Amino acid sequence: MFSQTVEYALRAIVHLAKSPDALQTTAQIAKATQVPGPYLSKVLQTLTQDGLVTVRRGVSGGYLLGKPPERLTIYEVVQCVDPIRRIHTCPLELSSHRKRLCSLHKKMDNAMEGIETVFRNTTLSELINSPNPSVPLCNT
Amino acid sequence: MFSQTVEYALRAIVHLAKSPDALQTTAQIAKATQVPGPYLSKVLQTLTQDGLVTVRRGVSGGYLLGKPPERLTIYEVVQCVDPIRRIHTCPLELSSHRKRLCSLHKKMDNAMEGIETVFRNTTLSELINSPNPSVPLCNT
DNA sequence: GGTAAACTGGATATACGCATCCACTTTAGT
DNA sequence: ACTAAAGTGGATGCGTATATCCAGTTTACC
Repeated sequence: MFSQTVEYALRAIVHLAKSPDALQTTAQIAKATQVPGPYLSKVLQTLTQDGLVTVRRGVSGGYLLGKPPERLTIYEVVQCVDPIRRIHTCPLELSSHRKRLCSLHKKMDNAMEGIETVFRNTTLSELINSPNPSVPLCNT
Repeated sequence: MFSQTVEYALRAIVHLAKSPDALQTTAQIAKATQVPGPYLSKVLQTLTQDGLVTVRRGVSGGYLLGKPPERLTIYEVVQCVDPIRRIHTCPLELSSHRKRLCSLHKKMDNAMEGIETVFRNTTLSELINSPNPSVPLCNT
């Protein structure tokens, strides 16, 4: 359903959100999130391109969250690394369905709209400050 | 988001549901649904294994819907060919998250639960009899 | 300014989803 | 029984997501 890359990106972002002001190296993030280091570095590059994380290169460099966790949604993260593609036009390209999807594709798009809504309304701040006793990425 | 295989399977099922009592050959379904014939035949095999479609082999054979469209949901079709996997256990295998997912994975699972609910509550009958002027698979 | 820490970009390897092909089996109709 | 229509099962090809590796660049610190 959700790609491995999405899972990894979200873990990384959550980890960064937990220590908003401390630079984290790829190795540190990889260890905390159990994501393969070399692949994580690619994912972080993608997140950097959209400004979701900020990078400082060189010695004692690392990554920081690119914007305050209250204003960063998991929707942005997902769209950055592996976008949810809503169904806007008929996959069969039936001309008469251009303006109005048929019931099948409308239903499929509804389902995706639901996900989109959940993700748009979920900020990193909300995840971090959840009263849930299970702390993300953390074996308490 | 949804795999190509899911899209193909749903098209095929919808096509069969539109003519509940007429055997349809792979070639006929392929044409109507714009799905590559050889691949469709694999998808139909999978659907057959779960009894979602019924097959008659040999001359003048073909496929039929395996159960009445009022009792066939698109959830069954999706689960047959490319199952939605809910998050039941912590992807990081953190022992303390076993009983209770953290906020991140809970949210992701919520999103999938939403899809599951939509699909569980959508029957083929509902899709076929929709008042929607765009008829599935049909350029009216 | 030299050095080591750390990210970058490109090349490469691997697995799986999508797609095709063909020899085989089943079956209706003659 | 023979034949042709039609599905079955297995082998194969191809592209992309996942994952790794390394040479190059940037930068803090001495």
